[in-house]
Amino acid sequence: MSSTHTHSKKNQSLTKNQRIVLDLLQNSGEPLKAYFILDSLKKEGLNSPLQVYRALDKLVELGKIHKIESINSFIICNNSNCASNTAFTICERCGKVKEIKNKYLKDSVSDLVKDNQLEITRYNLEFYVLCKSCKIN
Amino acid sequence: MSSTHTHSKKNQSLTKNQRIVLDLLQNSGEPLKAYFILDSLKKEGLNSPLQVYRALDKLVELGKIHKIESINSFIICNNSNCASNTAFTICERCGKVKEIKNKYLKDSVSDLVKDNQLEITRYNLEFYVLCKSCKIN
DNA sequence: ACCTCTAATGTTATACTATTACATATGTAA
DNA sequence: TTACATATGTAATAGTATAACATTAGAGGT
Repeated sequence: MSSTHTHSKKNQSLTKNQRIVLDLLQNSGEPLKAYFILDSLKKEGLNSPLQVYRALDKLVELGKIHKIESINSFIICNNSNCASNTAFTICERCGKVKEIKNKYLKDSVSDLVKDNQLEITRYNLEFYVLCKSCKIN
Repeated sequence: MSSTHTHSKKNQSLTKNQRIVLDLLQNSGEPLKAYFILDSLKKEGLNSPLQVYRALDKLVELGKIHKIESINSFIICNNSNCASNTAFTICERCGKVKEIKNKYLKDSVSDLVKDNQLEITRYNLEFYVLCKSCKIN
C-alpha cells in the first residue's frame, strides 16, 4: 500500500507541524495513534504530545483526517467533504480499517433516523466486520 | 427522569460489584464515566479503577450497558438484545445522549453497507444532533 | 513599514482513562 | 473434594489528552 506520492499536493496553508503530521498519516494510510505519531516525528522536531494533538485537532477540523473513536486513532480521509461525517469498517480480527465512501451513506443515514425528529449535524459510524482476507483464513 | 424502580429486577446472577455498578447506571439513566462511578461507589466498597472497569466490561459483554466511545462513558441499555450493536444520538450542545431503538435500525443498517461484500458483526453508531430542547433555545 | 489581531508554537506539568501483574477468594460442576 | 473458571483486592504503571503560560509567526489594514 505505498501511495506515497500519489496524493495531490494541496497541503499548502498548513503549518509545519500540521503538514508533517498529515504527511505521515497520508503515507501510512492506516490508523495511527497520537503517541506513535509523536515518536515517529521526534526527528522532525516534534517534542511534546500537545504539538501532536494540536495538529491532529486542526486536521480533523479541516476534514483532512478522521478520528476513529473506538481505537483512539487517526486516519487520513479517503473522501472529500466529510469534515463532519465519518464511517468506517474495522476488521475484528486483523484490525484493518477502511473508510466507507460518502455516496453509499448519504441517503441511508437520513432514512436511518427519519423516525426521530432530530436534525443530525454529523455522525461517526463504526462497523465491525470480518474483512475479506480474514474471512478466507 | 427518575425511573429508579421501573426496571425489571433481573439483575440476579451478577456479582456484587457488577450489580452496584449496574444499579448506579440504571438509576442515573445518563452516561457516566468510569472514575465518576468509582467515586460514587466508594461508600459501597469499590476502591480501585480496576474493580469498576472489570464490572463495566462484564456488563458491556452481557449487553446490559453500552460504552459510548467518543465520550468515554457508559450508559444503561434501553433496548434488549443489543449486546453487540449500539446506536446513539448525542446532543452537540447539551451532551444529552439517547439510545436509538433497535427496530429503527436493523434494515437500514444492512442497506447501508450492502454495496460492500462485508459481513458486519457489530456496529457502533454515534449521531451528533441538536436535541429538541436545545433547538428551541 | 508599522500596528494589530489571530492562530500556532514550545514547554512543563498535570489530569484523565485504562491495563498489567499477582495473590486470594468464590462458585460450579465432575 | 478436587478441579476449574471466574471474580476479587491491591498496587503499580501504561496510555490518552488537556491546562496554563510565555512566545512567535502570519495575514490584513492603515
